Amino acid sequence: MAGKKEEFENNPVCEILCVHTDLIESVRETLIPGGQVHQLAELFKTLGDPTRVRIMDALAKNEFCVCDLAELLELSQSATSHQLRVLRSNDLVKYRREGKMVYYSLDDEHVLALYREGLEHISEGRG
Amino acid sequence: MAGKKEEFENNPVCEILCVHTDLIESVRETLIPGGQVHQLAELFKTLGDPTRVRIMDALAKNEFCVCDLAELLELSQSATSHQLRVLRSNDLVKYRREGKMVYYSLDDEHVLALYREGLEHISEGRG
DNA sequence: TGTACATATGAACATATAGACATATGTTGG
DNA sequence: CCAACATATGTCTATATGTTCATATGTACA
Repeated sequence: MAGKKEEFENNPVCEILCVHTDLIESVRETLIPGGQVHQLAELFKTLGDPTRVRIMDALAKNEFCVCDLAELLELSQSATSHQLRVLRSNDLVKYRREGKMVYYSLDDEHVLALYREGLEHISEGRG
Repeated sequence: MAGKKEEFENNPVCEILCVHTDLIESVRETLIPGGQVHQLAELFKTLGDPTRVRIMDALAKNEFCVCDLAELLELSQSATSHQLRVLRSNDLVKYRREGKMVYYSLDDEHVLALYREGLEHISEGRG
């Protein structure tokens, strides 16, 4: 029952047998580092919530203060602020203070491009 | 204590007072429908997991069978297959069968563009 | 047909998170 | 300083989800 796969190299024991070792080794060098994996996942996860998508959609069209966003999207003030905080932490939106009010907008053109790229994907999926 | 905000229209009672009604009404017409909101959130949410990001990253560089992916990313076969299923359901990857093996790759150029757009965002944030 | 391998799926558990509620912070005007 | 308003934040709970373990499906070959 043992010592059956020794016809390969003395690799660390691996249950899987179909591995294309050379390909794996060469691609392994090009994989993005763990830190970037985490950042990238956080970025997409941030966009991966219906409420935040709606906020992004609104901000893609105009700058808004918190209470306008809440009214427009029929959200509570708390929920709106919480989600804006998440978007802010991930550099998806920026804000400027004007008196008591705080106005939010998309952080830059790049964020807008990312959002629209997503929109295109789901649109073409319909054809 | 009551009937204080009747100087506005007889809108449904709203605790918020700072609303820019005209702006909201005009933007409201342009908001994306609920179905698209859901689809878009699902798309981004799918990309919003470290394991799936790593799979996307690998597939952005080469086609892989399941066990190669598992080996390359040091994941269990089950976890790999589960995540590939999620990616497949959201049209982010496609697959082809060859004998016992199933080879996965990115669904199209558009998916790759979306992934790279995300990469650029986190890269520029470093500057 | 039966065995071995590659992949897929089902169930269960631990963790993460969106929103409600209450409250704190920050700003303006008196 | 105090009151009123706009926004932010802490806590809690219900829900969603990633992984593991066990098992099922599918394919090739003897």
